[in-house]
Amino acid sequence: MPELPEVETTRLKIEPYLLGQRLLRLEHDAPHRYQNTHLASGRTVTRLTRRGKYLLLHLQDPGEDDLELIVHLGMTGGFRFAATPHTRVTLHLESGEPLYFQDARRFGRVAVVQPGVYPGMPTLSGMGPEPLSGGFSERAFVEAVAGGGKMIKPWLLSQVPVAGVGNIYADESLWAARIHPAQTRLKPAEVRRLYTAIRATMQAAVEAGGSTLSDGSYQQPDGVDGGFQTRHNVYDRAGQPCTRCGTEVVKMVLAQRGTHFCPKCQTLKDRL
DNA sequence: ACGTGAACCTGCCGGC
DNA sequence: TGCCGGCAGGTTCACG
Repeated sequence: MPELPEVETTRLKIEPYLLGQRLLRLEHDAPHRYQNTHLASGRTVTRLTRRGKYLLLHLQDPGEDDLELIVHLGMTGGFRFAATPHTRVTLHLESGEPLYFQDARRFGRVAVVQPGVYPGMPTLSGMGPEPLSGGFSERAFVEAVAGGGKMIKPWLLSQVPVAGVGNIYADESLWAARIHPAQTRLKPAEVRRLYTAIRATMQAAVEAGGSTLSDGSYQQPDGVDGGFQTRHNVYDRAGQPCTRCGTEVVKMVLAQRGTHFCPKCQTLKDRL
């Protein structure tokens, strides 16, 4: 499910449910996946923020040091206002109305940590700038990406040059910028196109409430579908015409991820 | 240093 | 109808 737009949509939807609420108890039966959750008991949620694909619940308790409840949705995780067959964690709230974390594949993770201290989470520790924030500068992005010897799509998926880009939005952004996913040594002009494409794609996807694929596995906490899937130009469109030039969209495997692109708009440039 | 592949998990879909 | 392989939005780690 979850890349930046889906996580941000989730954050916006559950924020009114959680803000100012006291967490009574987090109920689950997998302590290795949901770590130190007992530390959250009795604490109040003062802020709900997002870093890349991670949700951060800021927890306070008078007289105690602040804590952070980290949630990563994995591939299939999501919050629900009603229990489902794949409920893995139940957040019991003082309001009496629980919030449910469901996750069919169990790749999602929850952990309570000291604020800003992310042991065993190198991706969160090294998270790049938020693409929709003022702190995401074109100049710095060009510096981080242009001329590098790494293939651009895996580099985007690393979360280092920019936060929150996953498989769907990497493919969509590279299509918009007309860059082949396996391209290395990008020119500054190409990186500037990619910068603009990432911001525009993420912004539009957040406004649409994220992408719900044909398997329906991602839905908003109230069960509503996202709306961005109808505007995908390449993702999950192999064999269909490129919306820009009509050439059939191709699917290949890159860094073990399904990768969709237009072979005419996005050609691999030989740059040794 | 970098790229690759496997591992972690479950469910669904298409092919036979 | 039913079984089986393949595939899925992510992250981490072990190898060469």
